[in-house]
Amino acid sequence: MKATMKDVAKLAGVGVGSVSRVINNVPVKESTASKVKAAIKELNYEPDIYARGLKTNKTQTVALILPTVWHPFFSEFAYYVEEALEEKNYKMYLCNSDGKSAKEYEYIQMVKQNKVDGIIGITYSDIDQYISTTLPFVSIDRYFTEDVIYVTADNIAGGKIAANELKKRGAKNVAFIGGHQEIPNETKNRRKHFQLEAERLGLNCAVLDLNEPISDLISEVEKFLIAHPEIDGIFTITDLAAVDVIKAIKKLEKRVPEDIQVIGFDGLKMTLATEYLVSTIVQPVEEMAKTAVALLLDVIQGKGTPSRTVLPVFFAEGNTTKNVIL
Amino acid sequence: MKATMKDVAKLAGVGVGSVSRVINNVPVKESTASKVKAAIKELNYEPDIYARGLKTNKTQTVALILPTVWHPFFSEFAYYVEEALEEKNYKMYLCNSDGKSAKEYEYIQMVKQNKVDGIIGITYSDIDQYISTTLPFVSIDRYFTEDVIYVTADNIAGGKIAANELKKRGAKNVAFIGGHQEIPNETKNRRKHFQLEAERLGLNCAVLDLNEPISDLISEVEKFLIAHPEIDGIFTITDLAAVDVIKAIKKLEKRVPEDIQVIGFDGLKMTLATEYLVSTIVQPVEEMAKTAVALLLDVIQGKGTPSRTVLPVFFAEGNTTKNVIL
DNA sequence: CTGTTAGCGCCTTCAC
DNA sequence: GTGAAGGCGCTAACAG
Repeated sequence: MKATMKDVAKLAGVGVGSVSRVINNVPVKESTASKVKAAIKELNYEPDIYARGLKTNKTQTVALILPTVWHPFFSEFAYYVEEALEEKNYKMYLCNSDGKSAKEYEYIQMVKQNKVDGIIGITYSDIDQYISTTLPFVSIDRYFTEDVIYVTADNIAGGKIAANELKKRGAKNVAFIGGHQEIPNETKNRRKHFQLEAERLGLNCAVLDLNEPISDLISEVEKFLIAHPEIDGIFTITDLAAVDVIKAIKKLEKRVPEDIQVIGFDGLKMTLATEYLVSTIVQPVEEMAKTAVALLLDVIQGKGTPSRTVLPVFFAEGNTTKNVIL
Repeated sequence: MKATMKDVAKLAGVGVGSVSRVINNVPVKESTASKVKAAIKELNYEPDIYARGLKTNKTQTVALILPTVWHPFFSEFAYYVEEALEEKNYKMYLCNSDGKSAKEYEYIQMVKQNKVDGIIGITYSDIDQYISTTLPFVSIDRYFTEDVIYVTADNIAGGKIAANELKKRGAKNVAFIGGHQEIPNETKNRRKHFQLEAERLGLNCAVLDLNEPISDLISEVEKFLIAHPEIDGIFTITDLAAVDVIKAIKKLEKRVPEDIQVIGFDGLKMTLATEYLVSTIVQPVEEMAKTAVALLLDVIQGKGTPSRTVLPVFFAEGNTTKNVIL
């Protein structure tokens, strides 16, 4: 049977109040403290989180909502969020929403049920109506109409950097390839500012921006590349898109990076120990996770926080761009 | 202020008992039910999970412990575990143990704290002492000395299949490349039965089985391949190891699969939508996850369950083996 | 069927 | 500094 506080008190020959004080590090006389501790150990006692929560209304628990953890970007993010949370003695629920707002809503309800203290969400569905400023919520990569806190990588700079790196490596006719959704989110800036910067640099810039979900990116890209045989540098909206683009390029019997250079976005690695998939604009995932956690915990504790955090990205050379001697 | 059950009862003009019944789907008169529902909606009421848990001692929550979710195999597993749990209306805590038994222990304590009802664990550290038969625990890929429930893929068959597929594709001199740890676990069978089967099939079989953690697999493999230039087929302990082996092969200016064919183990995909990394023995991850969840929930509900579940694996052709015309 | 009531295990005043 | 007692919000048992 599970030991309760009363059992501990009885065994230690003290009142339950003292036991509670010991557990919560409230000063007690040394002699009673040691008696209580001995009793706790003997009974192998653990405080019941529910009874405690009923009084304190705190859970030390946060939910992370993302489309699917089965994706290197999200799993890396989840990894670092959990790590940051652990450091603050919080636990993390993981929710794979698959983009379904019903499931996202279910988790949002959990803060009202006292099951979690707050939420970090990478959500691309339409849950604006449920997100209020009173809800401890930190959004990643997506801004809401209301002033919901969010953190994002610097997608604007990312687009610019990609254009510059391509030019630096001798590309003359570049292209952006990607997809987009209805929901406004930060990733759209990747395309916009790549285009702007390419023009500014005097590069020709073609665009293939499909509507998501995309059924067959590879063959779309093939058609696009046949229509634009001059292209020698491509920036894709994500690293995974880059992988598909590369397949399309190889189908057309062109080489990467000799004929066409490719830069992706995300900085995907399959695991901590592996290399970047492609040359890429790296999002500072660990820092994004840490920042999101810090902001959320601030909100939970009622501290005011800035509502917008943009973290810097950087270019990482993979084997899909030419080496450049500086 | 948050609405409580009493508020709902008052507004609906009924007793708290009726409210409780409505919430828990216990039959009530239609008229009261509708009054209660209306009041719930009006007050935007949500039951407090803590107060309920205090009575029921149930959390509808399970913890998943794995080394790191930032790895395609584990993230796929986590994805399916969460999916199976969601179906049963359970929530999932995610714990990245990084192999540290302290953290694993912390989560195991959570069942005593009433924070979770049970645990699914992929653990390679030495936590045997904390795992008792009274703890609702399902182990993946690892067996404990006590009769702890576990589910695993059929590693024995996997090793055999790999040997057969290599032979079928004309390999004569095969090798196993992998690493191993102190802790006894199912993966050791991959090597053992590959070797056995290779011998039975009359293939020469070399072995490179390093002690984990492995610092530089690629150069170790290079040395190994130089010492064994006759090798034309390799079975690796994991797909990720296969990736490194392939890099080593390319460094030696040999081709995959023309000169050396490679078969990995795991059936890794970066995401649901991408392809297998290499030719591989696929673990039935989804089924493993579902089985683990089903077993765990059975234990939580006090039902007896078999203690050992072995799920079948199968070979999937990637681009690191030759095509075979049947 | 339904209202009332006694706890669930803990924290927190409150007198002592 | 400490023991006793009330109550957090809910469920379940009981009496009507």
